[in-house]
Amino acid sequence: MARKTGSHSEITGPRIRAAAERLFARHGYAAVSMRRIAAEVGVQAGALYLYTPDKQSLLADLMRGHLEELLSALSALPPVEGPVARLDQFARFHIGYHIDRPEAVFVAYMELRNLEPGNFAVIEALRRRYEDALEAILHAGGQAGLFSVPDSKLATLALIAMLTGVTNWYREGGRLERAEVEAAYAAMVLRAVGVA
Amino acid sequence: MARKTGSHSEITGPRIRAAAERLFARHGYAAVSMRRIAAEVGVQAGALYLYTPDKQSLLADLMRGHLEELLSALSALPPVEGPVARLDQFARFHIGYHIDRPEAVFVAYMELRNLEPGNFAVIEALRRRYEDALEAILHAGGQAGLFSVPDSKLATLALIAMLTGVTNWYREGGRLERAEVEAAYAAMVLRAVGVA
DNA sequence: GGTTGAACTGAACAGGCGTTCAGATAAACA
DNA sequence: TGTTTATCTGAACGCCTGTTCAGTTCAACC
Repeated sequence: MARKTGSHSEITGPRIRAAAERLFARHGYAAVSMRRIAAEVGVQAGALYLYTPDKQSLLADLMRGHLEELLSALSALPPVEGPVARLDQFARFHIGYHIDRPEAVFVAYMELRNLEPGNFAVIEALRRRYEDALEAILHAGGQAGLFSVPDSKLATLALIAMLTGVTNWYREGGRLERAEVEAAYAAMVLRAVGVA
Repeated sequence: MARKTGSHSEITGPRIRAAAERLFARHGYAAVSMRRIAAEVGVQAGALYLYTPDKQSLLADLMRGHLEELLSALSALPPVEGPVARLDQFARFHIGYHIDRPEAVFVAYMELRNLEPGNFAVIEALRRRYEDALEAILHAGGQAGLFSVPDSKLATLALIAMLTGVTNWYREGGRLERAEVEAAYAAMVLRAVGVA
């Protein structure tokens, strides 16, 4: 038996990526077998290879896709005036975006060490572009005397680590509302760089 | 051939733990085989089982050991007066301690999902004790009107994420001195909670 | 109604996995 | 010097791994 009624490439492909993302996030890339991903989709392991050349590419494509969407969403933000407003906007954007995609974020931040060198370079470059966007805001605020940031690179990494940490504890329907979380983090970010 | 000259349990045991910690940090628990750990120590895989009942216990013991040392070092800090000084001390302690043990920290924060439920509960409880120490400081500072912390639990997790992130980029002999890094992070932590 | 071809199965491949254990080795003790 | 024993080897266990591929199925087209 093969090809059940109504099963198509346009359905199976995304389902494979979704299952892989969920399982990689939950158990880690190395701990998840191709057979387990296939079972989650309701397919035999061999069928996965119609959609990805190998397991490594499946991981790399997930991470690249996530980071490209992240960068695209960041650059689609409405323009705001001044470093303070831009930093506030960045913080709220980061929290909101990451809250909605905890599994994609988890994979993108935890599985770097499982990427082969070539893939690692690509992913790392995308990550760097995102960090640079924040660093540019911090640098501008520092130059304008609005922020107190002795080392903008260190501050960038510290703030991103703080913001990304939200995925470690936030759960939908939990004690705090989404907007409260965004506001709380944004406030801490602004104060951390010396905005009273 | 067995038992090379001068090889003893007191030497091999720690070497196994050190090799496992290094390899787990570098490649992840699931991606590291017992044979690879053994090869790193210069021993056959079977010999590892004289020192650990199984691979899972090796991981759990590493994590438990790290967290117990961390808590013990924290409680050995000299007492200081007031929430501001205590928070400054905590931030500097956390940075310094984590900078010196990047691999132990990496394992303790990244391999939680590879712990069996029983081990997970133990490790999570230790982690919670550490977080509670910070939250107590934040709460005291908030009550005294020294800190502006609307939600002390959120602030705790945000600050720990920020501080722990130092292990992602700091390298000995890099651009910044240890003391500079400690000071920069401590300053950001204090400002983040509203200390001018 | 017959043919095509995309989608999928199921079995197989070589190799690695965690773990066990009988036996070998050499340091320590009598 | 002979015996004991902690330490380690090397082979084996059953199972799982990523990947390949000949063959099967069925929706879509002629």
